[in-house]
Amino acid sequence: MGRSPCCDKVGLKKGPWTPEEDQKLLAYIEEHGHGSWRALPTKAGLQRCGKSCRLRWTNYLRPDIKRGKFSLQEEQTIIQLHALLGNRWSAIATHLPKRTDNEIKNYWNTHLKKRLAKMGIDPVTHKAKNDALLSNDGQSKNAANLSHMAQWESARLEAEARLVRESKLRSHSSFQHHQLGNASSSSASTSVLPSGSLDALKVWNSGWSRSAEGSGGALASTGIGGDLESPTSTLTFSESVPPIMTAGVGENPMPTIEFVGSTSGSSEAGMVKEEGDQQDWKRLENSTHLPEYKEGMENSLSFTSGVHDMTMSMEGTWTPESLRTSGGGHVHFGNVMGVGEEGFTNLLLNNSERSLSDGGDDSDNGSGSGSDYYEDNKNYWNNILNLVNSPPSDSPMF
DNA sequence: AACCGCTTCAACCGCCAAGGG
DNA sequence: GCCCTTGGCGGTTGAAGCGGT
Repeated sequence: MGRSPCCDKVGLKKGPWTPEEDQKLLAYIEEHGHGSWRALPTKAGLQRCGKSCRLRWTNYLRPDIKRGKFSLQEEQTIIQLHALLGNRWSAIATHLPKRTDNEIKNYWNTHLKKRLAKMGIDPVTHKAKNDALLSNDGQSKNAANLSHMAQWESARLEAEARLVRESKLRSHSSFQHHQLGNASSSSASTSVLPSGSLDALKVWNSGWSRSAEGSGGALASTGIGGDLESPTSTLTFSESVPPIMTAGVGENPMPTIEFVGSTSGSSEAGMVKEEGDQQDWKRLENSTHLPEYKEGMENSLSFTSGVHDMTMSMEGTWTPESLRTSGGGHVHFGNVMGVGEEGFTNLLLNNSERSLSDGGDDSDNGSGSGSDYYEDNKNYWNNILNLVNSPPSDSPMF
């Protein structure tokens, strides 16, 4: 609730840390752990507030921090994840082991953002600033879709954040002895979040790619190569895969999921239908209520926005294994997520070797046919999947 | 050498959510 | 249910560093 008094107290030092202070903090934490951050400074003999100590530790002193220049792979990771997650640096940081959210945030603000802007890409939306880059006849429809997508994305991120929080709690309290499979060697948060994220991305990716392959539905949503209509899409999982990025490592029942997404017709109502013995339905008035799903429903969630009505049901158990394996999953997304959602960054990334390295002004690199655009987006998500799929040791970036 | 402008990044600020009394 | 504390997050700041003139 209220703001913590923190460093307002007189006598507490602010500003850069001295080596002596670092040493004190390091020594104390190594011996006792940090425990209560508020109490730590006194115990460690530091004239700092607990918040300052925590920050110093997490952003600088922690032993598992990699410092120095970001590799090209890391840059790509950041850009891709930023396109997906927005300014959620802590979430992005979980995919970049040994990098802190603060470091990533700084790097984004001082390097990547500028580079994207220079290339004519809006660093916020990851779309070309110039809509002419998209196909001309799809332009107006695409513009109309942007608001859908923004709404969807906003709701998705909220739900995702909530799921992550809840899953963290579950994983912490109930699954200490659960097998972790190829558990990451990094921090607890990295061992949890990426798995969920990975599968969400898989779902996402295979979803739009399948629908694109099948009927052009995803493409249609952008107005590229089709109209706004798309067939009803169904998402069914034979294995447990959370449809939303989540750190779900818990007893979340979810043997099957069915998405029945539809934006066809005048209503453009997309609906994700859940099925199962804990079937429940919930409708919300606004997509921003997406996270408001009930605990009792455990893993079903739904929302109604102006354009999409969505319910997700997850039955069965969310285990680390199931979260990692979406094999056999049968996934269909309709144009709930259109190709346009991914924006323009894919084009950048496909040229990243050149673009990112030389920081050149490639403001015209977005031109291309619809099929190229489709391929670009497909590659874009494949990139993300490959990236988050790879355990840190396998990843080229680490 | 001195000045200036730009960039970088560690650290701080303010807000929020969760938990506990 | 209310209030307070705590930890965490994202946005912002400002000192230090760097390059150009």
